[in-house]
Amino acid sequence: MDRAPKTQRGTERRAQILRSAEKVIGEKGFAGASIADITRDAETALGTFYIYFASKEQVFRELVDEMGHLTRTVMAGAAAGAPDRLEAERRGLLAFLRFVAERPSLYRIVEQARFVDPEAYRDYFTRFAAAYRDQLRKAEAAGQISAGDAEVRAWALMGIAKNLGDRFAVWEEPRDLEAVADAAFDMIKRGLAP
Amino acid sequence: MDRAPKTQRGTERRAQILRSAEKVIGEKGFAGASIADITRDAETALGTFYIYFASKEQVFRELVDEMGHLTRTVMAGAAAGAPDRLEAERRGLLAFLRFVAERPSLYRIVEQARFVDPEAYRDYFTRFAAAYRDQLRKAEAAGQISAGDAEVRAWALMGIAKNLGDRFAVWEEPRDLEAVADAAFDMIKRGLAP
DNA sequence: TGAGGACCTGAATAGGGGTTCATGTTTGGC
DNA sequence: GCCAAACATGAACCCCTATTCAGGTCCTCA
Repeated sequence: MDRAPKTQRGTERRAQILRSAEKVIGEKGFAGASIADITRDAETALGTFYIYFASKEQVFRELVDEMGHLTRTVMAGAAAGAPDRLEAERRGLLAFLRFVAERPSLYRIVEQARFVDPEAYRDYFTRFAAAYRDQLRKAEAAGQISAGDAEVRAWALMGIAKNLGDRFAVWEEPRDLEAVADAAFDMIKRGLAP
Repeated sequence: MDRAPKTQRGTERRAQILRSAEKVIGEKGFAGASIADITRDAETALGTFYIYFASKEQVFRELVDEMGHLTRTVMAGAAAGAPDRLEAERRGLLAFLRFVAERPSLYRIVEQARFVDPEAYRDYFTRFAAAYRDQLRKAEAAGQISAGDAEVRAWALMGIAKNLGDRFAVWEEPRDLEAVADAAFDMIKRGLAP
């Protein structure tokens, strides 16, 4: 891309605008956030935005991608040392809730992609679901969980994580995320147990 | 409201515009749908919209409310004859998936409320969750399901329904909804069984 | 049948915001 | 120190659309 920064200064400015975009779009929504809002938050001039990003859509897409990378990293890290799939589920769920609580804006941005960039939204979740499904099939083959439709299960489990994230990590009235994850996992564990 | 129609003709026109709003906002999103798009679809003049609705937000809110009423009706009807909570879960899930497949626009509109009208969105799901939680507590007291955090379980189960609805009822590649509901219910049943 | 309320119309109003660009300013290498 | 490339600026351009309104048409009821 010919808009990539070529100096240290440019790199920092770009990052600064990206962070403000995350914050402002997360708070006010894609449609409600103007470029002026973003550059105001980033304490830079309006036109500077277009030095680093081709359009409002592009910065949005970049944020969705960032959320994808971060979530994959977080989930992989959480599941890394787990002895089996069920324990990986528990750790992954808790890690997801904590991540969402830390970066609510990124979470909200992904949810907006459903309308702003439907293709990106679909790709995002389809990619997760495919990996998830494969994990479940492996676990099933290893006898760690009962037999079942791995595709449906993957989407069901993702739905649990998403909705609990919404309610207990993004909305106010925050609860102890560990307690939430444990309560949900209790149900999941028995639902999947061999 | 002083915009309520007072004749048969007015009632019909209003309903016509409401249906077009559901269709167009569902397809193009709240921000992407213009009043002109809606009235064009309804085959009426632009200004007619404002005879029956005070603003774009108001028609949106009305659609969210409608989805609430319909969903409650559908779920209540589905669970009506169920012998116990688990069977009610299975029937409710299937009924929800079928309803979403029939009225994808209404489903998409509710999801947009997260950004268009956050308060309505919160109220919508909080109301469902409270009722759901109470059902689970009753079932727990009756020994129909195991003990557990009813609040978390309610949100987890709603998450399953939402995400499966998204994937298997709203997106393309439709699958047999009964098979999807059965596969998910198999996990839920064992997750909640006493 | 005709008066008045209900309803319909679409051009005009009013305002917002994405994007561009001409004009500076800063930086890094020589 | 000097210059070319990078970067910064914000007013201006241009398009879009929510909402209004003045001038009609339709329908009911007396």
